[in-house]
Amino acid sequence: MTPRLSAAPGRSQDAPQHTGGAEDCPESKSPPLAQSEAEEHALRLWVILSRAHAAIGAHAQADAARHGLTIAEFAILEVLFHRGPMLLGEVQKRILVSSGGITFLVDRLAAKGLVERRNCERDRRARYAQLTSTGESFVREVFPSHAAALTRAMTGLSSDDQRDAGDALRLLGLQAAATPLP
Amino acid sequence: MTPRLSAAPGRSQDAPQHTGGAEDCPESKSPPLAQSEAEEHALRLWVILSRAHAAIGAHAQADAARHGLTIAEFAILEVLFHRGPMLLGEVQKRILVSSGGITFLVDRLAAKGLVERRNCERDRRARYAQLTSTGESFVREVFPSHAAALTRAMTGLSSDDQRDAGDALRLLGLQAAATPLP
DNA sequence: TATCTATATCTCACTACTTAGATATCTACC
DNA sequence: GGTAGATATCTAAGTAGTGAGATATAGATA
Repeated sequence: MTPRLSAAPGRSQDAPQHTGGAEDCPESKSPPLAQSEAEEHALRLWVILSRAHAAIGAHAQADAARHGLTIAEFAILEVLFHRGPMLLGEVQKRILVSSGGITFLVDRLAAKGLVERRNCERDRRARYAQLTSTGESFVREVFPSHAAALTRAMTGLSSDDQRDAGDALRLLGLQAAATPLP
Repeated sequence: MTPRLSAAPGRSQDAPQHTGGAEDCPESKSPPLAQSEAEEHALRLWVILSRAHAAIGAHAQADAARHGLTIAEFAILEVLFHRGPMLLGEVQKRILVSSGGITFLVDRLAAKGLVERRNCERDRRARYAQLTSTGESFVREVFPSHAAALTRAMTGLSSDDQRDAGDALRLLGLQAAATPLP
């Protein structure tokens, strides 16, 4: 799913199997395009954030796939389970997909019999999504292993460090979302 | 770009425009599917990580799009600029796309005249990707504004806090990548 | 040498979305 | 009450990738 920037220092997670690399294709490594320390930290964090997200996401995806779901579908089921029926637009903002995307995803979950639409009496443009009883048992059945998979994927940090990292990332995300795009 | 799980507490970044929500569609909010504190922290971090990644990624994407590139293309240009010519497989692992993806992306960058393939003399299966001179000037021209955009997106944390968060996320990502998928 | 396995790249059908725009309805104000 | 503009969802077409498998080559072993 998910593309990301290149790393600056520290190759780490890939084993170079052709030790030697590019030396026999003699070309100039350009000098790093100058940055302030602030820019270096920001670029580094973007790379690391992307890799962490991809690495954790792979676990979430693998677990969702075991049940024939995408991460986005799984997220919808989970939010409906924990918060109850919800307007499509609310779900959309919560799981961060496009307006077309939420229609499409709810269609697919409805076809699987896990979710259904319900009209909203107050606003005839709007629809609620809600779990069917099948959907609810399904979540009850698969959620524990999903939580366990994510917990296992995150053993790189202690539970307390996860909380701290979460606090920082929350600020980061909120500010980024509030900053106008270029 | 990137789908993600639902949030548990704290709605924050979405303004509920239909204040009231689901009360008129009376259905049970299920009790939270029991978790240890470790699981709660892990699930919370996954949601926050996804949101932060999406929020920052939107800035990276908007900047790349100004130049007619995707984030993945931009990442390839950047890695080739900073590290010099590189085997396709090495680039692939670095920017985290599939093997088919790297072929496709390099094709597209080649069609734009920014990158070219070169045979590797030691291994005739392999190819190097390297920037053309056009590609190199291009990176030199657009990289500064890209770095600035990301730096601006990350003002939610001080530069030092970014470093700390980066250190934590690096551990998280490495451990997750080293953990076998279910 | 002959063979077996691992690796590097490529091909191509497919998927999970996104984007732009259409439609229906709502809210506010004249 | 009528009209203008904002919203909620849906539709259709398009896209950036993925995944499985094909091909060519390398390296190791008998």
